[in-house]
Amino acid sequence: MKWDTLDEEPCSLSRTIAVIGDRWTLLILRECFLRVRRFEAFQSALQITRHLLSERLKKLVRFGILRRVPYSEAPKRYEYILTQKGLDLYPIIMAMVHWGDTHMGDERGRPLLHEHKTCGKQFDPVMVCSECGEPLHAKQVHVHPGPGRKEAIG
Amino acid sequence: MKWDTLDEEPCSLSRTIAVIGDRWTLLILRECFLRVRRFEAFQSALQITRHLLSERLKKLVRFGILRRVPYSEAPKRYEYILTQKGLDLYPIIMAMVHWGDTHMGDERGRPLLHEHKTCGKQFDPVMVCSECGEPLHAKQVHVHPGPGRKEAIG
DNA sequence: CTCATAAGTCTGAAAAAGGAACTGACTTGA
DNA sequence: TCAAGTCAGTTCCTTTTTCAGACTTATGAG
Repeated sequence: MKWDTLDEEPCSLSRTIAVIGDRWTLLILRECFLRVRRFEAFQSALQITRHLLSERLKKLVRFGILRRVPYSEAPKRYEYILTQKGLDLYPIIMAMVHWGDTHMGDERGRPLLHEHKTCGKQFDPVMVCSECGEPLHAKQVHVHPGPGRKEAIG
Repeated sequence: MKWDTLDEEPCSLSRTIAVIGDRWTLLILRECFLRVRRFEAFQSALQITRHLLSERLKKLVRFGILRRVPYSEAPKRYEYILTQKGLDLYPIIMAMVHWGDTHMGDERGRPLLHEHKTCGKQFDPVMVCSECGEPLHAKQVHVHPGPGRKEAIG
């Protein structure tokens, strides 16, 4: 597998994997959604080596997930902020959190609860069909080739 | 980071990452949802080395995502079938596909289209709040510690 | 007997990750 | 003004994973 051109595959899942398909990147994104923005903060939260953190942040900036914004001129210092493209990863993260809550939980209960500010309630994320609004299940979905070629789930 | 105990972290995202947080595993799951079930079929579809495929399938079986079911007694041959726990990963895969469609597309258009058998229409997956049914956005969600401890997105 | 198929295992080389010290441009406090 | 601290990285070396491809075991077909 040529991982360096995975983002050009005719499969949307491969293209997504090219960007967020590794453990450190996902953990970095978790911190981003928890409003962590600075190099030192990521490093101490995750205990990732500085080398890898530096490389992963560059990659996320290159793919337009994060913006590198100066917050101090002298000395030059930057922080990393989610772009809209990055914010749009939220459903992926939430789907993963929800699966973990459901299938990997232990007797201690959920680590975090989520409150929807809009309605004020504690909620779970549910994936529904954009057309009929019903919850989606794998077996109710039929795939067929789109204009960007056939094969693969997406 | 001790990746081997990631599934015991007090964070549902970490626990999910422990299971599906690598590129090959996600691609193997893609094939599972496309109804691929046998060792040789995975291998030729993905061009993954047999060694890694073997290891990843074992891991998915160990975590209860796949079941190893005999389909021939002599010689003994097995196929790998998604369990309910595995089928429940569908929203994660679909969320990734949808993000790829939206943000990593090219001029050729989508590689695959999805039809919801229930309503008969071509659809996109949408993540909504289980309580009010409104689409979820990162900024409308407030997290607070649950019984299984604080910190981390989930 | 020989070839083909399926599901793996083994091995040596290449790539990625890990650990820890180092750099450079400041700021703060004594 | 001198030492110590902060922040955002970079460099270097070791250990672990991954990769590519050959080998194995069991069996059926011709």
